[in-house]
Amino acid sequence: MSAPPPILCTVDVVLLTLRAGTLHVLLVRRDKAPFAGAWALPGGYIHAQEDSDAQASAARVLRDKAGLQSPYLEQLATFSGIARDPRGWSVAIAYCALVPEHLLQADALADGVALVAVDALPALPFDHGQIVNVALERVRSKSQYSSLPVYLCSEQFTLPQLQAVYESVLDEPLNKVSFRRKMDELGMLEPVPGALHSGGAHRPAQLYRLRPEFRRHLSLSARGL
Amino acid sequence: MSAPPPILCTVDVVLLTLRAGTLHVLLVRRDKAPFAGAWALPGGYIHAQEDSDAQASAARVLRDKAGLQSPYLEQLATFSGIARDPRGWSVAIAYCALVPEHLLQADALADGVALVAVDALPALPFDHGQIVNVALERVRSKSQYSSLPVYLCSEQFTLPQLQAVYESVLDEPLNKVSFRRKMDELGMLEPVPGALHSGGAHRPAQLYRLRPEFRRHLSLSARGL
DNA sequence: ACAATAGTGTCTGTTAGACACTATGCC
DNA sequence: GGCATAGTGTCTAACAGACACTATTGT
Repeated sequence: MSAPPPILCTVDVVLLTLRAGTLHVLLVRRDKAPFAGAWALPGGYIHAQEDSDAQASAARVLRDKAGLQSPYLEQLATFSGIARDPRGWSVAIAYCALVPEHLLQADALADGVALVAVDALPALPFDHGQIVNVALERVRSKSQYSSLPVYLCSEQFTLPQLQAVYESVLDEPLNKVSFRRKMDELGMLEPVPGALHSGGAHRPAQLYRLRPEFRRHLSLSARGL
Repeated sequence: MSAPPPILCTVDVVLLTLRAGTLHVLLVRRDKAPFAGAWALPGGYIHAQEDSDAQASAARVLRDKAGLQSPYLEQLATFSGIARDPRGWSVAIAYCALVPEHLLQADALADGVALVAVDALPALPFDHGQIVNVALERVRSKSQYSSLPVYLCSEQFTLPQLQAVYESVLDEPLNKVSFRRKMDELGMLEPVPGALHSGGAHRPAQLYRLRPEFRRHLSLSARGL
């Protein structure tokens, strides 16, 4: 009798960004079997010699395949079993990264890398379609009661811009007064002394940034919004 | 050069039950190294030949170590890395099970199995202490806006009993009127035609049970409680 | 009748959304 | 001054908690 084949240990990353008011997922073209040539989530084997844990594996995958370091990288869920990968019994620890669009302009759009709108995704190999759905569900759910969407903004932003980001993620309009009240209660933003002029020929809006103590962790609201 | 050692793939289960108004965790005494003799979460290697996925592994572990089939078994998170297990780089997919106390009376209290109150836990091997904390956090969080605690009740229960379960899990008193309003809005309970008499010499309370369509999934409330 | 708990009607403070208004820049 | 957007004051409806009351059993 031969030794049983080992279990394949991998990580997959759902990198989300906001482009033209729509969430987009980063996909890479697979250059190896199985599914060579297909678009799929960036992922790869855990390197036990190199990675201290699976989160480090996910960060490495993101660095190697998209050339970036995501400020937000959260474990999503783990997908496993005999059926999901033709190579054998596998474990895929899925991570979700949120990145502002401007970090993806030059680097990530190398050959074999693409941003695809989440409402126009092709069929994905493995169970990657399911993984993306879980990521969207999680991000939308967390956006209802936390400051998570600020990770999709650049370092400075106006309140109307931030509200638009929330509305894009949640896919529903928000009340302006309530939104600003909530942002005020969360206490995570501080105005920067300059004003934004944008393109419009209108009144400029105050720029805000995250207070230093909120750079590292989310801010949660008791009752949502 | 020799092949690198494989990554160890395991599952761990945090089984929670309510006993005397306090959440208890099921621990088993380890009979093998490392940490032989110590109390730890029930867990074990994934059996790629036997388990269709990690959830099946967790169900098998629960069956083998505690002799029961949990109606609620949810993936919690995955713990991984070089540091958490002295045997090497490991992946532990953690699951959370909720079980009503009466299912644990005879079977599970075999030798080498114990229920320990969560506020009196000993130091646990590996990162099991951290895993228990994540489980408690998740259960308490979900209990704030879902019907999750009904999994800790027997099949029929009175509203005062259910409220006591919620209060035990959340560790805070709840308003009676609001609680009953919410349960009514969730629409998941139906009265059964008999009344409960319990021990007390007082007015008996109406017994309720889950409506059939809510047996399989949680019921969520928009605004909590 | 009384004790003790089950269950309900209603009042009040809080919160979220609607609306209308003012403010401020560019043309 | 007009226009378009930023930002605010205030009214109202919905909701959650407090309180007080009624209901129903066993002793």
